[in-house]
Amino acid sequence: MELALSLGEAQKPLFSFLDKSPQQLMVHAGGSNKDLGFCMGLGGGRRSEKDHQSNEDERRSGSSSSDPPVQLDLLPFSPVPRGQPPAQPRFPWLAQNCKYPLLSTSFNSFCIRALIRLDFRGLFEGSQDMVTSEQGSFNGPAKGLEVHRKSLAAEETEDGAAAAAMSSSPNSTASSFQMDFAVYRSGRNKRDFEAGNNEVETERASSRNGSDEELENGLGGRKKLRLTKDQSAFLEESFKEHHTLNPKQKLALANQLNLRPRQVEVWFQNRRARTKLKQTEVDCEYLKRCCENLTEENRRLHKELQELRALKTSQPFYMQLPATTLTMCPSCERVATTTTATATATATMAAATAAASTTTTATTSTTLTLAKAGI
DNA sequence: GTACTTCAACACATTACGTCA
DNA sequence: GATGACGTAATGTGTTGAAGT
Repeated sequence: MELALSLGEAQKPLFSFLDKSPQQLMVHAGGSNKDLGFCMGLGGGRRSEKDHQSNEDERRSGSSSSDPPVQLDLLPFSPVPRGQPPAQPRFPWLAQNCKYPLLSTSFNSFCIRALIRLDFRGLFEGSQDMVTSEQGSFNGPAKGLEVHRKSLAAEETEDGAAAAAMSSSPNSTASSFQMDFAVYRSGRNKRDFEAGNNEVETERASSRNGSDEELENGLGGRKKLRLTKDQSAFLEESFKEHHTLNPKQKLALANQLNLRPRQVEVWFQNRRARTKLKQTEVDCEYLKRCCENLTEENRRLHKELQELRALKTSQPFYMQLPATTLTMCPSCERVATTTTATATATATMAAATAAASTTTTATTSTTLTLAKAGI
């Protein structure tokens, strides 16, 4: 009797994630049957070393396109990044025509404390527009800030030299404001900002992304950009070529598509996530089918075992007939001698039992694995 | 050489917005 | 027009490896 249980080539991973440091689980048939096994693997899911390496290599090659960190010189004595000479204020509107009341007027502790507790994302979406709009001119505050400006208008007139006063008052709350300003700049990821991943200069390269639409959001949430078909198609094409981008590629794509580098980066991150999700679904389907097949096989073998047991009990004398049978081991190709039919039947039954228990174990393992995978 | 810190990039989970039925 | 489902851009957080100290 032959028993074959094949679930794929052992040397070839069953699933795509098996080529990434698989932790294989081998389920062997009972006894010494080494070539009967069910092989499953769970990958760590991290990116491949190759991918990472290539990325790192490109990074090391000095092609870091990360834009220089933006320094928010709200105060004359604000700290300057290491190794950089004290720069010109990057926000000329702060030092010159301080139209912006929140930054130029009295800045009394009340409004500072109130605003610090707000979500500054909307606020600095607006301020970003101010900085990077044409010729760096000041465009004006967002709507929400406009309201604030009006409420402070009277105070502004009374306290015209507020900015100067503020900056000359180191013990004022202005310093804490400065800190919070930095942290929530533009609603961008705090760590991106801290890491200097700033694209303010290219922020408004796309006219679609800036402008009044965004200002209309005021202090509210983020404005979600919908990529055009062409942009998506182009990104898809480059994703087919490589799933990760080095800084140069990112910048080139961003320029080509009139997007911010950060947007390109995010698109690739999300795209990778979608790809992985899809692959996981495929793998789950495959595992489900494996599980079903194993269950069916297990059922069949159990049935066969029962039939053999029934045969044994119904024909006890036949089994005791002396006979010599030559059998060849399929794996080692050695001839073995079995003296009685009983022995043959017993061996057959033992094999069937072992196989049945094997498939039971394999099925159980598969079920456990599927359960772990949340299926 | 080793321990520690910093940085950049990533995965992953989640949120929030735009679109469509 | 309101609403819920869905796709996806954007954000927040934790991890990792390389480089610097």
